[in-house]
Amino acid sequence: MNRKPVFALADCNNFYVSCERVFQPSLEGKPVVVLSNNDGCIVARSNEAKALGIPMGAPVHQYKQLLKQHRVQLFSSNYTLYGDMSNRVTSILSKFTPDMEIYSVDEAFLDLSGFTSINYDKYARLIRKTVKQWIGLPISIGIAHTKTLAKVANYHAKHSDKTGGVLDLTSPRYIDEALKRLEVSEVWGIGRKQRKKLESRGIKTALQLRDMDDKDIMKIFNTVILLRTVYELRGISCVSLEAIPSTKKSIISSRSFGHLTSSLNDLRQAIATYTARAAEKMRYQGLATNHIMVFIQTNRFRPWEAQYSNSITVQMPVATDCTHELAHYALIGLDKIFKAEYRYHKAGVILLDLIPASQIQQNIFDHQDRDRYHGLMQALDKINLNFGSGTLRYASEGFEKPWRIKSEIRSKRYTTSWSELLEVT
DNA sequence: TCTGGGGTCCTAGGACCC
DNA sequence: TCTGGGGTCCTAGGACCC
Repeated sequence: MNRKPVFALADCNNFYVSCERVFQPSLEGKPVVVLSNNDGCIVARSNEAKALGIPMGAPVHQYKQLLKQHRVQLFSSNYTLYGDMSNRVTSILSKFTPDMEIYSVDEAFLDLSGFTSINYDKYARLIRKTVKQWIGLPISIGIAHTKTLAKVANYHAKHSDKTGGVLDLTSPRYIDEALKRLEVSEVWGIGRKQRKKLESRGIKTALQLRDMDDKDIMKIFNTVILLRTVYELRGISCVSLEAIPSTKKSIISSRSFGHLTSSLNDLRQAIATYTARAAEKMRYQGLATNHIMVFIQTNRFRPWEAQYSNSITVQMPVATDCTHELAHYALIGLDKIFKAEYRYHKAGVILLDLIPASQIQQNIFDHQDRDRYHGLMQALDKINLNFGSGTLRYASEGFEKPWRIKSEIRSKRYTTSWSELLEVT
């Protein structure tokens, strides 16, 4: 007989903000936000900041007054710090289960299916307490027989004080109530468009969605994705745990610029820089590519300016993981789509159709010395790993980088840089 | 002045074949 | 001049996630 699976979703509360608070405990109880790359958007908010009515993704400039008035503490994003804190949390979680899926930087699904003799609620509270004690980060845990229901449980664990940060929905008793108290747009997989469609048909809660007719769902949405979500709400598990992370299919590196530019030289530097970052990520995962896509865009938030956006995919003769080869083809692509009459706001590269570097097909017309390239890339990565990213780089990336964004109020990389350790005086 | 970045999956529709 | 129907493969774009 097949026993029902049991999933626990552990999720760090307001992750980026909580990371900052670990190193500045005086910010506990005060409104704090973390900004996006360009210091342009608000991408994480403490509960106090949420209570002020600041929405996720809000442009900073629209909320300047409110932020100032309530003395909200602002941070530029410090991804090095958050990534390291994330690794520490998952290493603790892995002590509590043999099978775990790291779903995102602040979330993991734990497989508790084999744990037949434990009390899930007590076990989750122990996990929660351990993470708080060892790392200092607050987490919430939801438990259920499907991933989607575990998400529902996690939502209530986080939003209701009564739960104490843990909610177990494995017994059917509270499921209806939990679904009834959840807006349909909060269901995992229901985005803006589907929310509108559902609400226009009177479907406002997760409970109403769960009880919809299968045929109606297919008729309205014409996709199996939503049907799968509904089955999961009914307690039928359709989305399994993926303990082994699948290898990446594409790698993106892109950024908005600090200011608009029409200079081909700026764009060439930017594309060379993004290509170097993407190639570095790719080598780190042991992958290679023979398709690189380049894109450039004007600023869509300035509709009164002439708009242009274009992309091009360049195929290379042989798959490679070598930065200067990739950059060579990326720049050829850029030259083809660049138009001097526009002012550009953003650019990026995407490495597509990734394959293991060990499976590169040779081409008999290829006369490049690939063994030497390989050694060069190894040396480059090693130096940058030991002495800091960007220590050794290609001249094509530029030195002044006038197009680069500012990140002005970043906290220190407390856990990954010897020169930025926390000082206690 | 100022509006993130990095991913995945699914579907529709065109091109092409027999 | 007629203008079928089934199949595959590929790509662009939409929708969603964190």
